[in-house]
Amino acid sequence: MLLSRHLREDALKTVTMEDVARDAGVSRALVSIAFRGVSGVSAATREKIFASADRLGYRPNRIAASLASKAQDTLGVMLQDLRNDLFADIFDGIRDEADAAGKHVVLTVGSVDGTRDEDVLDTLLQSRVDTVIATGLVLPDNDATTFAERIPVVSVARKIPGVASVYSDNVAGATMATRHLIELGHRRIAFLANPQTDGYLGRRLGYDDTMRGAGLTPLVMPSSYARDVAARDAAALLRSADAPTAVFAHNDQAALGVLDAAFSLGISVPRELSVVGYDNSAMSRAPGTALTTVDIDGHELGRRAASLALRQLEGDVNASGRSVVRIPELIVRETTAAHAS
Amino acid sequence: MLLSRHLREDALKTVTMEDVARDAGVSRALVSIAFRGVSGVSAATREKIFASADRLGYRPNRIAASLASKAQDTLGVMLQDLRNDLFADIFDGIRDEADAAGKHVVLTVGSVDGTRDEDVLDTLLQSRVDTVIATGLVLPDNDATTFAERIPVVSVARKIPGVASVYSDNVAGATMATRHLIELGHRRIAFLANPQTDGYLGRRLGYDDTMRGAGLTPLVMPSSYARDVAARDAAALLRSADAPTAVFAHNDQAALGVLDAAFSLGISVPRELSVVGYDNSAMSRAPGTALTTVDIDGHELGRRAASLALRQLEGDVNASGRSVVRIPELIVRETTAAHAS
DNA sequence: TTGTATGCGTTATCAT
DNA sequence: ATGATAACGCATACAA
Repeated sequence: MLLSRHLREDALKTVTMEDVARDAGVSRALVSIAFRGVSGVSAATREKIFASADRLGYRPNRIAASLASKAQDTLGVMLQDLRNDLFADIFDGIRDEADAAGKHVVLTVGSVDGTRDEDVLDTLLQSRVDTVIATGLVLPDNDATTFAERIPVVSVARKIPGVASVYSDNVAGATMATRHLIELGHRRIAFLANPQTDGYLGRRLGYDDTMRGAGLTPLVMPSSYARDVAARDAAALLRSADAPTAVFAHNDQAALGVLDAAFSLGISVPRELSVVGYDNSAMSRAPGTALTTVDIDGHELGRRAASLALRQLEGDVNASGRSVVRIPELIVRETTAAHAS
Repeated sequence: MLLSRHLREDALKTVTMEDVARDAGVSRALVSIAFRGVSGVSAATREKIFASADRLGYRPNRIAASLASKAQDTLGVMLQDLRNDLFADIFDGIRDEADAAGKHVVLTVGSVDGTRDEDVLDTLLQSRVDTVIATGLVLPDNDATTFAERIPVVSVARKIPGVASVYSDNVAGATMATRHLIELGHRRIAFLANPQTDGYLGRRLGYDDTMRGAGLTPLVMPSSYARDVAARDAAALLRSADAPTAVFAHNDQAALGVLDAAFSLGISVPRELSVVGYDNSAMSRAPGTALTTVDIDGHELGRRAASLALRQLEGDVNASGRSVVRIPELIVRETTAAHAS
């Protein structure tokens, strides 16, 4: 009992640079130099140091290092939601760049309704990350702008005035999607809308304008980012008196909800109903789903965002390069077909 | 130009406790006490301190705090994959418990092939988290056990000998699934297997034993956790000479891959092919998918894991309570039907 | 209640 | 190349 407790305490006692230095018979400074891989140690002592560190099981304390160092080497990343694989794509892109640049990543997760945005950003602030990459922020422009005054921020998938943003042209994408449905002969085309908060009005705008431009009446059904909620809302829409023959959803998650609703109601897609999503997420690409959607290339958005954040860290405050707009691409798959009128 | 640069530098200069103390006319210690919410400050000075902090825009430096403090208040979490929403469920469960206990969470992400496991765990070690909750670890038992000697670990969704584990009985779940198919009259039942690494043999075992117990021959197709890879492997299986009439996949992601393959090959589910998944992930629950699966209740697994990790932090090293096994439940939906022989 | 002083494990500057 | 030593921003034991 006494023995085992002793062993346990022994094993869990963290080894510090001091310990390594003592064991190797050198100063702490040399251990630090050796572990950072900078010049200033002879090959011989370096080996000696690594040997000691290895034997003692030393792991550098990143907390202490970042306190002592002025280096700007950690990116704070905020993902809106773990159930939308668009954010997985974006994260992969960020990680690719961060790894290549040797930067650390601190990851936090928000929520689809945005209620966690403030907390999560504050956590990043308290963790003293050097820059923040926020994907799918839901909070108002004002709050985001205020936050960006405290720390360099790159907003991904949403344009925020005055904040470096890497996004896809939502008006253009929504226009493509809507036009596609119109060209297929659809007239009653509904838009299953996301919460109409700051920064997410583009898709609705593109839809509205394209509908009006074609002499059609926009039919907007407010909904959410959550698939099950979208399914409920879509069901109500599809059961209504003059149900639409096509639904354009604000994102793939919601579009899948529309497919769920159609399935539940026995409505055949695309024969009786055409559905278009947005994001070209992994789920939309699945053969069994084959959702017609708008590709925004999440992976590339992530890469660009990280690269921009890195440039910001280097002190490149060139305002002209602060935003990246990408043109989305319509991906026609199996959920849209000509309307048989 | 000069002015703007000045402003910028000014705005980004981080405010410390020292600054707040000076502004409020008190000592650093009092500021610390006030911000930690412990007793030792008069209401009056506390207000004065908060006022100063507010005006200066002070945010506590968690890095410095955790260096100075001996408090055990941060959980390191590792999720295997961001594209499998089982891990989103588990994470939610962990977050619920962590929030309730006022603990911080440091999140890291691995990869389905396990190639990132070591790096990710090392990152957690270097970040000096006080305990690690690892979900869906892929590395060998030995490595996991070695790691657990350095820091308290709770393994979620995988049993690791000698390591606190919160998991679901995979043998039992696989037995239910296989028996379900047998009872539906299927005889040629294939198992689309996960990589047969340490800790993930239970589902295969349950399948094998149940098949043999019924006098049937196991048909195992090795595959991966990734949906698209599973789809490819399943397609090969379904195209073979005496293709199975039912496929039991090691998890929902893979099962969706099977559905993808069936769809691509024009095979009707469940009329011509029955499919069973595992996990009861959100995707499997979608009406349009309605996958028959085995529920392991990821959310609850996450809660239990966090709660166990918390107990470990409190020094409760009671070996008897170190593992939690839960009994899974078969959820019969629309992808399984009687085999018409 | 309030202030002083020391230490946490590093980095980095300055000697030697 | 190597070694003291002063920060880094905070927590905390202790004194006042």
